[in-house]
This record gives sequence, structure tokens and C-alpha cells, in this order.
Amino acid sequence: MARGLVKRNEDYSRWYSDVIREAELAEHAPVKGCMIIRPYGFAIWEAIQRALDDMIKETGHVNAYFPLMIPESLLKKEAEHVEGFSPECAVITHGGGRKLEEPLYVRPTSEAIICSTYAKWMSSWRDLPILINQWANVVRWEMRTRLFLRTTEFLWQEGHTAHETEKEAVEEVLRMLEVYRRLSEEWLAMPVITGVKSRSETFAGAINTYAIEAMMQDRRALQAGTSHFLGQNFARAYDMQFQGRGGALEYAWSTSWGVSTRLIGGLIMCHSDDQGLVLPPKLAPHQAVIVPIYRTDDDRAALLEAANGIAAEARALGVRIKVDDRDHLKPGAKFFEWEKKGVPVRMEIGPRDLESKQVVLVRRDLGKAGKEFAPMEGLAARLPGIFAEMQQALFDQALANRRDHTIDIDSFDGMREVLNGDLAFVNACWCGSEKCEALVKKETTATIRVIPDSGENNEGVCVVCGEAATRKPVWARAY
RNA sequence: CGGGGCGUAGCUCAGCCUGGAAGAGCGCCUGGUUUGGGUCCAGGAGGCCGGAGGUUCAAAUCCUCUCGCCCCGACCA
Repeated sequence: MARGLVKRNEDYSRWYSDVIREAELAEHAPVKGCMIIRPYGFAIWEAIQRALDDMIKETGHVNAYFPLMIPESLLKKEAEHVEGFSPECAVITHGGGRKLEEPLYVRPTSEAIICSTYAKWMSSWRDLPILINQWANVVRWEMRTRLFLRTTEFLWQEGHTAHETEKEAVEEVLRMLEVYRRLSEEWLAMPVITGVKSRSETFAGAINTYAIEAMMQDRRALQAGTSHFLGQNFARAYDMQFQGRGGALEYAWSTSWGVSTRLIGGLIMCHSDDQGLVLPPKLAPHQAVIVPIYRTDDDRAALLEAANGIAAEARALGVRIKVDDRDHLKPGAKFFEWEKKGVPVRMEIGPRDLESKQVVLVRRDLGKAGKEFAPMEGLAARLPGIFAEMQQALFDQALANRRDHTIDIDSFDGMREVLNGDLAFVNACWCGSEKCEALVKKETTATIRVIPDSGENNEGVCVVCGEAATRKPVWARAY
């Protein structure tokens, strides 16, 4: 079995760390809660960035960059916002060898600095909308951290937009929620439920927070992205005013939305297995690897020539492929290594294969059972199709896992049993009171993950208090 | 912040109880051997035993203090 990896059913938490270590995605830094993202892990992040950045631009946004440090006074202008964040802020008190007159906050998010800048940029309704995104790092002093899922410093993108009307802003929030859904489902092969958060889970200072919520293999939920409708709250706090079409001064309607390196944690817990990482082909740094198997130098030369030929052909078709020509490792060692790193397709080629003009092809998600002899003729051209099938298979598998573990429940007892037991996504009606929500959390540690936007069959009675309910949230234990 | 665990070779750790020449496995370097699922053999490099103080003829080991990290609970993307 995979050396150095515990099995998922033995200790899921340790398995998760093992996968990251063995795949060389990241490691702990000397600073508590911080991580070093290693080149292989960062390559995955770069692939996510490329895909998302394209979508962000296709939807009319541009990138910019705002400072890491925010003056305390600026952050404190939006009371609810600062209250939500101040306990987890890192504060810089000294610089240049002396105490600063005003402390600087390391951004936990950039609403304060960006909104106050937008205020200067808008004078007329013609200046709107402002549609800007930034790729940045942020710091939140979390009590408990886990690689990728929750680190003190993390990488993300944060979009910040300002609009003339409420309608436009709401449309923007939902548009970006949809972008996140597509990123997650089409690129990470990670199915998500979209919807709005309950009040207690709403971003500090926002009117509404929308989210994409995914189920991990252990049936816990992961909030994978959020899109916030900020109303005019930040406009009032940071003076984002413009002269409207009628000539009067109006407050802008703003939004913000973000996804982070947490997505990589989701990716791991959605698809990987007891052998290690499993990557969806669309995001894999290497989509395929060719391992030559030889005895003699002559064999080696001939095989490498054949392998490089296949690789060149594949690259011409846009496939990210690697020929593992390292001479000091046996083939078996290479198999294990690429397996742990989640490379979608492995091709083995030895003298016998060369003779019969074929390779042994193994899809990562199917394992040894899925080994096939593939003719070299037309092999490169087949790869994109194989990747597409695997991409779909990963999504289908994750979706099936969610369907198999989603339950409609109408009694609090039933809810307690599931959420304190094997875990699942529980669909259960809710009256909307924070008291009922808090009681569920107290007795099960589960929370409302999202109130789905599909409006069907939501009439009922609250699973906790029995009062009339019009909402049917997804309840689950979350990361 | 509470509870638990751990700091010794690049990594994983043994040694500590009962003080007396710093070890193993893996990895790394050299040479040979091997190559269709983690080759084998020989040789080699590599250490302020987390830090400070104390006890002692003598401390990785005992005592005090300290710093840090990991895991489990209360907060969060």
C-alpha cells in the first residue's frame, strides 16, 4: 500500500495531512498557522487562478492592487465590519524603529481600503459601475489552522464592485456566485450547492452572503466561495457617493466576492484516495506522465525516443505531459510517486510495448484495475478525450457521494441522530429564528450551510420549534 | 484560551524512567548491481540533543524557567 499514508477510514484528518505531504503540495512554515506552498501545490493554484481570472475578465472586471496595510481609523469606520474582524486581525505597531502614531492593520480583507478609494473615483453615475478584482494575500489570526483549509495567511482573489442601483449590485453578486459555481464544478469537478447564508453566517457588514458549499468525502461541508451583497452599508461608512441621474447625491451599492487557496483543500478532500492525491485533468500540473521501462542503454535510448515522440505530439494538442527519464529510480518507484501526486494518466512503455507499438495506460482514478494496452497510433490524439472522461467521472463520483448522503428530515430527533452520527447534508425546514439555529448548533455542532435558491417544497414547519417555515436550509457540520 | 502530545541527522523517530564515548530506518553522496509496482551490496557525508539557567566529577537523560510546533475543543474563508 501507499507508504507513509494512513487510510481515509482510519483517520481522515491525518490522511489529509499525509496526502499534502506526500504530494509535496505544502508544508508548515516556521510561523504558527502559516504554510509554505511548494511548487507542485502552487502550480495547482496557478491553474485555478488562470481559469478564474479568465472568467472574471469575461464578466467585465479588471485587476488592480491595493495595499496590504490598512490604517486603523479607516478599518474602524464600518462598525459591524470591524467588530467582525478585529479579534482576528494582525496589527503592526512599529515601523522604521519606532512606534507608529497610528497602528496599521494587515488586511483581513480589503473592503475598507478599496471602498474608501472608490469614493474618490466616483462623482457621477457615469463613473459606475466600478468592477475591480485583486489577487492578494490576507491575514486572519485563526485559533486553529489546517493546511489550505484555514491558514493564518492565505491567498485569494477579492472582487469589489460599486453600482448605481441595488438591482445591478444584486445581479453582480449572483453573477459571481455563478462564476464560482462554474469554477468549482467545471474545473475542480467539485459539485456545489449555491444559496444564501443565514444571518449568523453572513459576512460582517453585509446585507446578504451567498456561497457555494461542497460536500467532502467525510460528509462534512466546505464553504468554497462567497459573494456578498453589501447594500449601501460600506457606501455610508466610506462615503461612496455619486451624483445620480436626477442630480441628487446617492450612495453606491457595493459587492465583494472571493475564493481562496482553501479551494485546494476542497479539491483534495473531494477526489483523493488512499493512494494519495487525485487531480482533475483540467487543473493537473502534469496531465500525463510517461515512464520508460528498460534494461539496457540501447533500450533506454529507443524508449525515450518513442516517449518523447508521443509527448511532442501530445504537447502540440495542448496536453501537459512529462517524460520521466530519471535513470536512478526504478519504474515502480516512479509509479508510486506520480500516483501520490495525482497525475491523471500514466503511460508505461517498455521494449515489449515498443515492439507491438503500444503503451500501458492507467487512469489515476481507476487504478490498476483500469490498465489498458493502448496503441501508439493515435495515442496522443486520444488523450484529451480520456481527460474529459476522467474529469466527468470525478464530478459524477462526488455528486453521487453528496446525493447518497443528503437526507430530508422533519424531526429534531432525526436531525440530532444524523448530525451527531454518520453525518450528511440535512434538508430541514427552519422558521428563520436565530434561537432555533443556535439550538441546532449547540446540540449537533452543525450549522446552516446555505439556504438553497431553488424555491420548491419549502413550506413546512420548523424542525426545531414547529412554527411555520418557508425556508429549507442545508444543515451540516462544516470545516 | 483550556486539554493532550512533541522538540535528538534532511525526514520519521529510538535513547531519557535507572546520568558515564550520540543511535536506527528512510533520504542524500561514491562505486558496482538492478530496472514490467517502492532493487541489492559496499563505502561515505551529515548533530550546539529547541533555548537559558541549575544540580553533578560527569547531563540528550534529573530540576527550574523559557520558546516553538502539532493534535483535540470554544471563533472563522
